[in-house]
Amino acid sequence: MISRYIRFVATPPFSFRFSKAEKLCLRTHTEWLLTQGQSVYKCSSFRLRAAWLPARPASPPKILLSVSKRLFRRAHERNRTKRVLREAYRLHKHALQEIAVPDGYYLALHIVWQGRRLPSWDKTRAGMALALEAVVQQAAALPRLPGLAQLPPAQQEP
RNA sequence: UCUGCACACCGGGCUGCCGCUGCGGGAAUAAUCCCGGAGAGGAAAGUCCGGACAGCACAGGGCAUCCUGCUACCUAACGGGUAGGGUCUGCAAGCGCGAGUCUGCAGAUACGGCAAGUGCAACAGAAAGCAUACCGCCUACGUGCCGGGCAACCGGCACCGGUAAGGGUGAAAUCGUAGAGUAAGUGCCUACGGGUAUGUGUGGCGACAUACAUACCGGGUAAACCCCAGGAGCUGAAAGGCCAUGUACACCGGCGCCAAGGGCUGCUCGUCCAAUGCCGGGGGGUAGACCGAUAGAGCCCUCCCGUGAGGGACGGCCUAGAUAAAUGGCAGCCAUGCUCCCAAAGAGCAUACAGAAUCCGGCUUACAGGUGUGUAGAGAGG
RNA sequence: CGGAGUGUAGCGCAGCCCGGUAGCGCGCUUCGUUCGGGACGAAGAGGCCGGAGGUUCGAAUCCUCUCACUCCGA
Repeated sequence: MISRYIRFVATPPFSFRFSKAEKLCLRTHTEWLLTQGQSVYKCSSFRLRAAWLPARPASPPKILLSVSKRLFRRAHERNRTKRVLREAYRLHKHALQEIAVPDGYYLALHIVWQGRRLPSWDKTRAGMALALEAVVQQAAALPRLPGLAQLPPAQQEP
């Protein structure tokens, strides 16, 4: 099971694909990440929070994008922001290959847009590179969720 | 050619690379991969109305609440639309001494009822709703006093009064203009004009229009309560249905080692029960998956009917279906607009409003720029 | 997706139902009091009631549209 993830990481021509498996969809995992995730990177336009979440079948890193309705009233502005962030992640996620993944966990990232203006492509892309670099450096120290309090119901992965 | 108005439509394009979500085909146990083709709007928005659809409720009638309100038609339905009627406003021309009237054009119109009841109207003003009299006008009728006169009577003042023409207040003051009449005046009377109600005739499906006759002329406000007529059962896809791993559990069946407990029995054996353990069945049901959910009051062309909104017929087409939520990014070229520039070339910047969430029909609101048709006006040429 | 509500002086709120004068507290300004400040006393300024249109003689109030904000429903 671990070998599947390793193969995913190590496939020689590294894939720039971004499938649904790389999006965080489970409600319970989302709540754990929001409440107990550790803040890793901050800049003026966005911040990033990360944690390890349990995975029975091994999983690639998953991300969750947030853009507040307070910042952008119009739906097309929020869509635009999330698309830029996702595209920046897609082109830089290969940096996460270097991280040693604990057995039975996967890396979950939460990226929150905080700027008042629509993102510019060049700045966002540079910021994403720095942010993922910070994740690589702090990966070993990230919390493993859920904590002991919420642990018991053992199964999470459908 | 320019400008305005109405209606209809478009609202960036092409190429390459890297990606995303369904669908079809292929490979594979599966994860997944490859190929092909598809992938936001006219408003997807606001959620202001109306339906479809779904669940629940439902003998019949009434009350309450809410909504609608000229007429006919369209429609699945509507508070929407079309056509028409009335009213009001503005402009122009004509008629009339005047009040007004008539015609044309343009625009607006939530447009049942204040001749059922209740309420309201600040300030100003005499008075704002069972009437009343500030300034003004008058002193005819009646009384008193004074003056003049032989007298009849005349003049003046006061009282009792008359009046609602004029002034003034106001958004609004008891139909308007002119005349007769009068002490002065008044729809008191007459003529003309305006309006209301009733009846009859004519035209129209109808709203209503028009003619004649009779009676009459002390308001406004219902987007005030209210009355009248018509309509609405309630709740909304988080509706509703279906499948269901794991954990825990109601219940059922089977098996069972050691030890402890209770009953048959005071003790022992035996047996039964309970508890615990294991295995199997099993229901509700959490996370989650699927259906609902994308072929429809559908779109396009042509023809016919209708003033029109719309309706009908033949033929053709398949045109997003996501769900922590796809429809994107980069590069180049072109197009358009703005700025720099006398201009051209060139350069730079920008590319409207805005993102499907069950689906339709409307309304309202936002929108750079552009195209076509019709129509009105102006100018130029033939 | 479906509902409910609020915009009034610098701030927090009345007034709206049932139309006519826009008010309260804190704050602000000036003066007095004090050696000075605070507290206290006296006087005063500050609003076209979120925006647009309509009904009405007259709209913060009634009706329609619109903008912003808040809350509720798994």
